[in-house]
Amino acid sequence: MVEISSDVIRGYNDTMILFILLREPSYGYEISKQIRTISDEKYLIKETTLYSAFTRMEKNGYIESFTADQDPNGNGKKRTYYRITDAGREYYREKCEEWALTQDVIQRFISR
Amino acid sequence: MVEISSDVIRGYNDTMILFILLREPSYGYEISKQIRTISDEKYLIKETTLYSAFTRMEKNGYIESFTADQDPNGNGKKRTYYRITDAGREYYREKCEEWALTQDVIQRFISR
DNA sequence: AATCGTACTACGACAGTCGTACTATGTCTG
DNA sequence: CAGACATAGTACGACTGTCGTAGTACGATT
Repeated sequence: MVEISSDVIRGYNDTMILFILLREPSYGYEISKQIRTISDEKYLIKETTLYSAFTRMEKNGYIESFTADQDPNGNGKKRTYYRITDAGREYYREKCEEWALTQDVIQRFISR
Repeated sequence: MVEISSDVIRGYNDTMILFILLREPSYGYEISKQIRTISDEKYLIKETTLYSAFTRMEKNGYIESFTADQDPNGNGKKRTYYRITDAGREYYREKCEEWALTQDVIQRFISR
């Protein structure tokens, strides 16, 4: 079984999170489940990686947090949601371009 | 100008080096030039990254070093050459498989 | 009563990469 | 003939994204 190494993915966890947030604001647990689903169970982001990505990206201005009720009927329990900013959208676009280049380059060193 | 970030490439410098060494033994400066050429000048490996990769990979048994004359006429000047080992070839194959998987997964989070 | 799912936070370790700097020799150029 | 440039490295510490471990809290399920 081949596993995705943390070295490769490094820097692209942010991209995955932003991809989810492009559609609508979301929160940790939900984002984690979506990444698992979208990747066909091939990639599970670690909790610590996820939450430290939130902190970093909010500091960098790529996302904004706000709290909202877990239950729409509002029983007091809150969750921290994140929404992507314009800077985040721009950063995401750059990462997509970078990915195209990187993919192209690394591919030249891969034999199958 | 989009640049390849060190985060993405992380872990794949080793793969590039091994790819070069699959053909024949080589040494630092030459490998560095080949990586630049093969990547169409799109990627330049840093000297420190290159040489620390040698140290690490030799420790892991993926490559072996030996010294040889710079000049075939042997004027005394020596260079450190590296040759790939069987373990190195196996590691390279694994990285290629890993790359296929990683590429597939990340691609799902990229829009263009 | 205990387990599981949800929803986090804290903290320190790890490791590949990078920046900076330094050494040394040979060759090319003005 | 001096200075720049190419070759061929070594040394060392900083950076940072990721990971391992651990702990908290609450509701629902069994």
